[in-house]
Amino acid sequence: MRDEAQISVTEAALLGLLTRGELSGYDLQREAERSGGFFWAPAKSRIYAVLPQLVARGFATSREVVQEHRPNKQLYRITPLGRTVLQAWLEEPPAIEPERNPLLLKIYFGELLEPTVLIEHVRKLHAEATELKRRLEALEPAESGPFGDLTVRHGLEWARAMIRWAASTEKELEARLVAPVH
Amino acid sequence: MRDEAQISVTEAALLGLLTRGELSGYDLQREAERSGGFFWAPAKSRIYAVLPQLVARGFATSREVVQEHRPNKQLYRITPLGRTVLQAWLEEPPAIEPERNPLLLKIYFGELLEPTVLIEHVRKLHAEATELKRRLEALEPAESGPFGDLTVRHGLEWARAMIRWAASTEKELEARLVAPVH
DNA sequence: ACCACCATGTAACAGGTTACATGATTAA
DNA sequence: TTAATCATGTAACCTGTTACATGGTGGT
Repeated sequence: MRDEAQISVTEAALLGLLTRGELSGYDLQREAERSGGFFWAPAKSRIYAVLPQLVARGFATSREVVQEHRPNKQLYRITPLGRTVLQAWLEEPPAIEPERNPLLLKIYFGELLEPTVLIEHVRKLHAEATELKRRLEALEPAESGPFGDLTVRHGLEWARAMIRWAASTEKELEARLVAPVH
Repeated sequence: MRDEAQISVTEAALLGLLTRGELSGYDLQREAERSGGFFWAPAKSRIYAVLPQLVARGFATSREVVQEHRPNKQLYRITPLGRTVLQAWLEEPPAIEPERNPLLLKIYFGELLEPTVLIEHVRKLHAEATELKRRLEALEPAESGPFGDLTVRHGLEWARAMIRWAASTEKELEARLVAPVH
């Protein structure tokens, strides 16, 4: 495995989905949004840009399917070489990136903002975490594949943690509203 | 406030730090790494690229300070216009981006990996979350500024959630190791 | 003798986004 | 008749990274 076998997260994700069958760019986007959408969701223009590169590098093949009442489409299939590079990517220790979180920045500079605006911001996270929790709890266990349940649980832990933090932070900020810190 | 007053997260962070005093690129990087490093940490090359742009757009001014036993430096100061655009950025509802998490992708495609490798991956998150928790707990409350404590608590909630998830996931994967799912 | 700190930057590249463009089919 | 689905792509732009380059000062 040489240097040119390095693949990006997006490429890994596409190759991963392709291990499950022959798919078009359109399929891949739908599938990505459905299943992995919680932790990975590239723009469709990116998908269409990446797919031909995968073919050029020998990680996938494509064939055109002529359709009658639909636009024609390209179906992509993963190659043995594609499986090898995917395997290598999956085995690499995962990069755990520190959160790059604009909300935290806004809070960190909280002294520059009206406290009520700050509370609004926190409430927004609260709402989105609650919504995520709701959606994840609504998923059928089978819907997420054999290992998908583990990723769903990850999302649930995250959502619960954010809800806890938001609730306590809202309270704290409301308290400071009444009795400001000097 | 027109269109050209749009600023990026990095620009907002730099302007935010500049509200606390006149600083050089070097200072800004140190400061960013220390305080905000948990949720925002741009490369120094980015900082040095952004600062002259802030000046060009009228959000900051710079002056050269000639030094004797050190290289000369540029000190940057935020302008009233800079404060205005920063204010506007801070007031915008924060973008809550879905996690883009390579680890979850590796787990999602777990069927393609040796379970032991998967467990290794989870253990890595476990270790990093534990380390983050340790570091955050070691911080003096005053060390993080008037609102920094809220961001520290955010990090702690995150770390605890990840530790919980990792522990349960490791157990689950070890169980599947003994009695694999068909 | 060596390393860390101070201080600023350039060059090459990677990876991603939004908006625009096209156009038929089918269900409400 | 209106909207969603199927289907693929281009163009312009933004944001960011790593590696390289330079060189004096001060502590162990």
